[in-house]
Amino acid sequence: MPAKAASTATKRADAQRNIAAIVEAATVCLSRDPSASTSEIAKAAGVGRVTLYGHFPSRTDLVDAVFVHAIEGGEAALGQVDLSGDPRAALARLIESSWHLVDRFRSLLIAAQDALPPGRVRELHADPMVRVERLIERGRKEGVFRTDLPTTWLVGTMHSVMHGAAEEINTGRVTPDKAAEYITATVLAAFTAPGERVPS
Amino acid sequence: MPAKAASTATKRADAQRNIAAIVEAATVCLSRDPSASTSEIAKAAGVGRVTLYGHFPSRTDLVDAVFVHAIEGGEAALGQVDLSGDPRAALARLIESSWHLVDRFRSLLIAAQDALPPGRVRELHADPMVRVERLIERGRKEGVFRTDLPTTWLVGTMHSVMHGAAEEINTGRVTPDKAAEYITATVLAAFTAPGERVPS
DNA sequence: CATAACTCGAACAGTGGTGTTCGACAAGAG
DNA sequence: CTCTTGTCGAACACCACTGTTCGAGTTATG
Repeated sequence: MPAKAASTATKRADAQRNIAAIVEAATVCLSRDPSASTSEIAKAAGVGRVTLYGHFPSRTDLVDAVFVHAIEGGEAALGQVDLSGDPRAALARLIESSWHLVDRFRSLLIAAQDALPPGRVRELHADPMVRVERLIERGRKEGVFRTDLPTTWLVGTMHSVMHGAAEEINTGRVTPDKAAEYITATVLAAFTAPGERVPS
Repeated sequence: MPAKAASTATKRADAQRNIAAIVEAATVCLSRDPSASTSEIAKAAGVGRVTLYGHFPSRTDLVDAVFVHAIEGGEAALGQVDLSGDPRAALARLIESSWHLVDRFRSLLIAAQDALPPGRVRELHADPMVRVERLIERGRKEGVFRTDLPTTWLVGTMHSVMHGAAEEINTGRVTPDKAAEYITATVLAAFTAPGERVPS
């Protein structure tokens, strides 16, 4: 069981404050530059590099902790979304919320991908995935989403389109405010079964 | 004008052979590991590291050359594809061919992205992009592709879905032989205008 | 075959990161 | 108030990689 380097138990108050500051600073730094160094992060956290290593055995453990923290925050936000009612409307709502998270944590994901052991990223994505999967399954049962492709593929499609949108924004070809609308329109069409009409 | 390190003019025969071997080996190595070192590549090419640096001033120039070479090959393959007739059928054919290229050169793209100066990758992608763009434009004029989203967005969507498929294969959730079929089904639906029926 | 072009290994300098050690100092907990 | 816990900066060892230099050997080419 990796990470969990910062157990909050029996830690002095200032230590806990520093740990929080480090994780927060790391989130910012790694979002700007996925290969940000420990020096950079420590400086941004207003802390000595030694202190950082005092709390996180290695850079890898730090990145893991940061990623876990981000996922937890995201999960909390996604938990608020109302997934009942018309599956298409629910999906639109879910995309709206997910998109903001993807947009914010995109670079952090890259950092995680080349700092963490293979499979770890996917492992931590499991919970958010399930939420999407369940909604899609329900939509299929109710006959509004296509069933000629695997559910996992549809999940992946939504994922891909969102990350693609982030890329488009980076190059300035799409404005952030239009993104959610485009993604929704694209995914809803992509989820429509052959022979059926694409919803507007 | 960067790269073009290997001008074939007035080069000795064995030098040309070595340059070719290096580019080929680099393609393989960088496809396996986007951060492969020059030592690794030289060894794989059956050549001394010094020789490599004799032909390519820096690692960056080598990566550039490799990427250019790959793009040229891809362009040649894509040039063979028949883009006339029903835009949907033409798109399916184009996807089929593009997909193989994306699948093969996926990791190489990553290598290029973090070794080459920003914008260079996009610059070299311009030609392949135009091909897709023109087909989509034609499809829109003929009323089979949606016009409620920008053309560049649709191009990006196709791109995203293909790269997403590569990812799915890496994790073993999709078999390579099914991929093209899934991509085509997804993209054709995504390109359908609201209110219209998704083609089968 | 003679010469210019090329190759090669080893060794070097430089860079930029990681993780550790040391000793002095500060701050929270009991 | 005391003592454990934590902090800090500087310095260190280490590693992997890039790019260069040297001198001796090899190969195409005219």
